[in-house]
Amino acid sequence: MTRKSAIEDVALDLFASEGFEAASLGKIAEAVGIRKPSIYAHFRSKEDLFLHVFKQALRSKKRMMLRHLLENRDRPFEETFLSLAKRLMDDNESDAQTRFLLRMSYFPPSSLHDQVMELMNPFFMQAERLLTSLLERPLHQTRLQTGNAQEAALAYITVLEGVLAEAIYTTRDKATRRLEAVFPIYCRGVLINK
Amino acid sequence: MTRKSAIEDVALDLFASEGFEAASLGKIAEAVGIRKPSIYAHFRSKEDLFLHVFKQALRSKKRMMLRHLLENRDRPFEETFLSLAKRLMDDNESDAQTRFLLRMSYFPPSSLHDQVMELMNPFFMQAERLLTSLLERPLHQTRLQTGNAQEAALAYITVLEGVLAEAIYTTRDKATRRLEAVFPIYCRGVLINK
DNA sequence: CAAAAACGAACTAACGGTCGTTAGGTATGA
DNA sequence: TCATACCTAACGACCGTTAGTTCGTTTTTG
Repeated sequence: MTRKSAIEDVALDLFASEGFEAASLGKIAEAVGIRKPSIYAHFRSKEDLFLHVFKQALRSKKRMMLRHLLENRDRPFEETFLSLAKRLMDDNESDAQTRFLLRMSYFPPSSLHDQVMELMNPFFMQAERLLTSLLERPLHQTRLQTGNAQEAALAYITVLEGVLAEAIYTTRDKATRRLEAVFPIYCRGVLINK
Repeated sequence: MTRKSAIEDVALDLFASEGFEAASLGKIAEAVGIRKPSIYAHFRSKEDLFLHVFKQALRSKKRMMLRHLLENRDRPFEETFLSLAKRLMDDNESDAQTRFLLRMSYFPPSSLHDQVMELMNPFFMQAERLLTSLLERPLHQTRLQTGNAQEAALAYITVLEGVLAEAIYTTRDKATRRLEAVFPIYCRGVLINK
């Protein structure tokens, strides 16, 4: 691993756990094992470092979700949705990248608010499109109550964020409790009666 | 309005829009129209000011939700739930108190993390109990699919937070879209088939 | 040897917070 | 009634610290 990517990793971690303002370049440098000015050999400013890390995290998360949906596209969509939610919840505990993205998309550094939003918007729109087109495949659409794939997709995203919100400010266990309460209700609301 | 409550109002606003670290006492004082040291005539420290504002906001929000549920307890619970969600969404645009609470319960200042959580936990537990006991009234319970009031309540909270999450980082319009997608699905998942 | 990377020192700006002082109101008491 | 004492709120000046950043120099490396 190069020095540069070591800086990025540490920065991601500290941004995720302490927020942009509280994660100082001094702390980042110390955790990497270099001095503060050395960071400027690789990044023009703190904001530059942040945007670099943010874009990278977004790209990686996009890839992960795309792969998950593609690999499971022939299984019943409830299973795919449930396993995706569980996976994101696990990641929120184990993977700083997910914590970072959730925190920074909710509350970006105020000076970078607009730039961050311009990156996040396409992400959400693509996620919605992706889920919708999955649900529109004949295999799945015929099992949908109203046949309205887009609303089912949007509702899933909403439920997912409600569960992840709980995962953020308490523990995975409590979030799991929520997931187990809400998911059967979601399925019953979306699937055709048997 | 007294000076002290003016300081609290401005602090709430800045904490909500910029976060704890970025909302400096200098900015707060300037917005009030006083000098920084004058704040210390009313509060012992920045953390003291924060906790003061936080407790006040929490109390006020608790009262609001309690009143809403009591006033509507004889109407169909779907209507009550929907209007409560809309009201909280509106508040998130117009009322800094709601934005403040959402932001600070997700990501409290790290030095106050434990104290904030000890205040938030009872709030959520009480909300869950309150919703559950509402749903357990015969009038409503007989209309529930599984009869499990607690899971229906928890699912509602989850859905609500998913909608509010969208309201935080985009606009009320987009959050409304989510609410309109997810709420019918929630109702169908929870109500007995007609 | 040249380019890249790292560093020590130091800069400016801003932070939260303290200190001594002042202005204005109020209660006291002879 | 007037002088006194007291209190609160506000303030200017300033403290120590830390932030992000720059610069000139040294070290490392290809």
